[in-house]
Amino acid sequence: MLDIRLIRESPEFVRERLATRGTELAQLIDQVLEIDSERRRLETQLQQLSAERNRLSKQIGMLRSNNEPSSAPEAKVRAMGEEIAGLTQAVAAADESQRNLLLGIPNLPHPNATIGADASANPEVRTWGEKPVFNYQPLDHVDLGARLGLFDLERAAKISGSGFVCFTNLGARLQRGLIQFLLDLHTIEHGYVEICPPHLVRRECMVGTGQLPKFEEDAYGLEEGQTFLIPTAEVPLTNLHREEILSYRELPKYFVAHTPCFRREAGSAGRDTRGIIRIHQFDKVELVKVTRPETSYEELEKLTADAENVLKILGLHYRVIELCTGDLGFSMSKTYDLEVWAPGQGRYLEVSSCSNAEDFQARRMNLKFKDSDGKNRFCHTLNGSGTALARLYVALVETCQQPDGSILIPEPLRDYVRVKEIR
RNA sequence: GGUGAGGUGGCUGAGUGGUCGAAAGCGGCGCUUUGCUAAAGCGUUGUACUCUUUAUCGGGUACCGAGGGUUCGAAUCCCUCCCUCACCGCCA
Repeated sequence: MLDIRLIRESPEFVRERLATRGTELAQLIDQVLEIDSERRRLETQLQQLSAERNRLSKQIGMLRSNNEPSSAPEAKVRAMGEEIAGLTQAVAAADESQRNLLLGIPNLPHPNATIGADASANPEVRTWGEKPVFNYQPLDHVDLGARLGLFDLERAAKISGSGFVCFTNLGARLQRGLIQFLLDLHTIEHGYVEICPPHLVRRECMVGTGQLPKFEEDAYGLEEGQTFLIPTAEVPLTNLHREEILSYRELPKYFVAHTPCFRREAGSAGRDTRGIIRIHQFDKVELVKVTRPETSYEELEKLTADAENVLKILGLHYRVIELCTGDLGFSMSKTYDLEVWAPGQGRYLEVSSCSNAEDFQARRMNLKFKDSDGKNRFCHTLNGSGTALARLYVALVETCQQPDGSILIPEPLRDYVRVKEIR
C-alpha cells in the first residue's frame, strides 16, 4: 500500500513512477485523491460535532451530580445524534473505499529500475558457470523421470487432476534430500531462522503480502474465502510479525521455511504443460527478511547471493536478471530473478525471485519498528525463493544426466540422498 | 463439537454508566542528590487520524480483543464474532 500522504503531496511523482509499469493507473490516483479530500472534510466535520457533544455531555454529568436541571443540554445533544450517526457512517464508508482503492494500487518501482514494457526488456545482471555440453541430445526431466521412476504424472493426474506430480522412490528421496540440503545451507551457513509455518492462512495475511484483493483467482480459497492455501511461504513468514511494533534492535530478522505452495495458475492454462515446470502444488524453500529501511537494499543483495549460493554449490549454470518496471510484481519495488539452465528444455527456468517490497507490505499488515529515537516506522520486507524445488529438480536431473540415462548426484547432495547415482 | 473462565496501556493490575486515555505498582526516559555502583526524590512516559503550523509546539477526535446495539453519555449494560486458558467428547 502506498502512503496516502505521499500521493497527496506528490501526486505527479507517484503518477509518473506508476506509469513506468505500463498499466493505466493515473485515474486511480485521481480517485484516491478525490476520496481523500472528501474523507477529510467529513472527518473534520464529525470531529467538531463530537467535540461539542462531549462538552455538553460533561456538562450534563456535572449538572446531574449537583441536582440541577439538565434537560436543555440533553435536548441539544439528542438533536445532534442523527447528524453524528450519519457522519460517522459517511466517514467509515469513505475510509473503506479509500483503503480499497489503495489496496489495488501497485508498489512504486525503484527509481533506478530499468524502464521497460515486459520481460524482453529485463537486463541481465550476471551469469555464473556455463551451459553443460552434451555430445548427444540431452533428455528432458519427463523422459529421465519415466526411465528412472522418479515421479508419476499419470497417477498424480488420476488422484488430483492435471498439474500435479507424485514423486516416487529415489525421486521422492531426491526431493527430500534437496529440501534438507537447502534448509541446512540457509540456517547453518547463511544465518536464517528456520520456521515451519501453517500452510493455511487467514484472508488478511494474503492482503498483507499483496496477493489479495487483486489476484483472488490465482489462490485456493477455503471456508468461503476466509482462509487460503499459501501460494508461497512468503505469506506466513512476512506476516509473522504483522500488527506488531518491533524494536530496532531486533532487526534485521531472517526467516527460512520449507512449505508446499498452491497455485491455481489461472491465467497460464496451456503454458508449460509438459512435466513439472508449472504445477498446482510444488515445494519451495523461501527466504524472508524484515529490515530497517536504511539497509533493505543491501539486504536484498545479500539475500540474492544466498539464493545464488544454492545453484553454485550444486554446480548449476544460471543467470541473474533484473526485472524491468513493466515486469515487476504488484508488491515489489525491485526484483532479481534467478534463472537456471535446464539442458533438456534448452532454456532457462526461473527458480528464484528475490525482491524488496520496501514498506509496501509492512503498511498493509501494519508491521512497524520503534527506532532508536523512539519513533515508530514501517519496516521493509524482502523475500526470495531459496529456491523453488520443482524447477531446481528439473535443472538438476537434466544437467546431471549421463549418456546412459542415469543421474549423477552432485557431491554436496550425496550425504542427503545417500546414493551416488540414480540409475 | 460441548461446558466454563477470561481478553484493560511495554508488563502486572484497579476500574460496573458521567469530570476516565483510564488508579496504583513495575519497567523505560529525563533531572536532582551521589567518589563509582546501588539507592532515593521529583518529573515524564500509548497509538492512529485530523486541524493549525515551514516544522516543532498546540487544539480536537477515535481507540480498554473486533463489530453492532441501548443511552443525552459506554472500558462499564445487551447481542454477534474472534482469540486465550481449563475441563469433557471426538480424532491424527
